[in-house]
Amino acid sequence: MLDPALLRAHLDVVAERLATRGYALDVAAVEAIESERKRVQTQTQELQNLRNTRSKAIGQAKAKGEDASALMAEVAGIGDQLKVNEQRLAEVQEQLAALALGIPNLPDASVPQGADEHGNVEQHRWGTPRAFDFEVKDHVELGTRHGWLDGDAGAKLSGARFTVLRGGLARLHRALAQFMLDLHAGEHGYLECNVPLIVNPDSMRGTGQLPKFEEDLFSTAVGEGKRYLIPTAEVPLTNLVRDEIVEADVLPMRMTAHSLCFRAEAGSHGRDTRGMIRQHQFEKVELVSISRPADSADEHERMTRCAEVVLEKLGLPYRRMLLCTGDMGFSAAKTYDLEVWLPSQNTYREISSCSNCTDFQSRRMQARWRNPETGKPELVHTLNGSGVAIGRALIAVMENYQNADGSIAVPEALRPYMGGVAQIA
RNA sequence: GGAGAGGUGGCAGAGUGGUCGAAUGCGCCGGAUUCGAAAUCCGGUUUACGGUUAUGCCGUAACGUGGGUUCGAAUCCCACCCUCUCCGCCA
Repeated sequence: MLDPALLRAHLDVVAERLATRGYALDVAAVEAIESERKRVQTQTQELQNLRNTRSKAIGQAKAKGEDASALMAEVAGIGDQLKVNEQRLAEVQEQLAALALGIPNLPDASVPQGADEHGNVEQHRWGTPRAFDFEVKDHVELGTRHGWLDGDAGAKLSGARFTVLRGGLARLHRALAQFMLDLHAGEHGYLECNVPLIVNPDSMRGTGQLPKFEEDLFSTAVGEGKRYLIPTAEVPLTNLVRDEIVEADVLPMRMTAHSLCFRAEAGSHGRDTRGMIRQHQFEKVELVSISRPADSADEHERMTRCAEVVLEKLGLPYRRMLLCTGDMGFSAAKTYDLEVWLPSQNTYREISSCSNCTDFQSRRMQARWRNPETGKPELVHTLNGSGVAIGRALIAVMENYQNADGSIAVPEALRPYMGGVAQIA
């Protein structure tokens, strides 16, 4: 959510900046509803004030044993008028909130303008794509060996966009998760967490999935009210500070979690249908950082580096992209994507996304820290990044480490997690 | 799922219809005392929103959440959520 004060005072500037990311803000609608809010709220508060002072006078009169009937007649009509006003005020504020919750974050000044992914800017590359002296297979083909990767089984059990992993490949998948978690918790200073995969609507609203993107989520109706399967561990990790005021000395709060992620992939029909690139259920090691506002830009660089180290230790060539205004997610002010080299596609594909959400999520969540300089609670900044997607890392390892016979070499970094084996065959 | 107890400020904990945003204690901040400290004493110490002649002032709201009764609700009524104890079930 954007700062309502900013929205009020500099509506035109806000609209202009939102336009760069392809969002058309209805300025007239905001102005109309805002002036109505102001009128109704002021009037309501005056009525409340009147009622309060009169009621207090009645109490005082009665305490002294005086007759209060004249005073009581005076307040008689206020209740009904107040009820009408309060109802109207609730309506207007609801409209305003609905509008505010649907507005994306403002892009950071350092973000290049662009309409879509073609406007993204490459920052740097690491590693050299391997030269193969045989015809490379893609991960689907490699996965047919020993039934390692079985899309048909996934379809039978659950439907499209589910897969079953078996044997050495299933173990390699597990090894990747353990490796990443150990790296971030052990060397990068993130606190290892294990979090719920099902969360309530408040949590989804806090990180920005609701109310706008409900169709992307799986939900459950078991128990009281609707709850949602998390699309990323960013949701539970970030919401840990929802409605909290944390002390300055706990910042930055760096947290990591390995989790399952569930995405309906609505609107992605026909994209990446082959193999396990785009699944309804996948795993990811997530990085979340809660920081002081002044530190969030540095923290963003650091977090992205932590994700890059994963790929470097795995020996996977990648490049870092700075996303342009038109390609960023709803909550992000600035995003780096890491793209890993996939030999079968002869291109780089997204494997990590690291975003600085500034105060956009924290305002929704009322997540604050106590600033020692002012002594007051102020909004924190929230950041999240994949460190990295495990399914896609598995694909990248399969394709980049494949041998001519279809066996797959195990990257050095993963061997301790594979009982020392050097390849899966 | 059943029975019981309970949810009040950073924490503990009073308050069963009126001057209660809320006693008291602890903690924290400032000051006095002291060579310094402890002890003691004095003062201060929630948040959100709105208005404003803005490092201030005024108003409104908030005692788990949402409704209701009332001129007036932390207090009475209803529903729900959560926590704890015991039982059941379960990994």
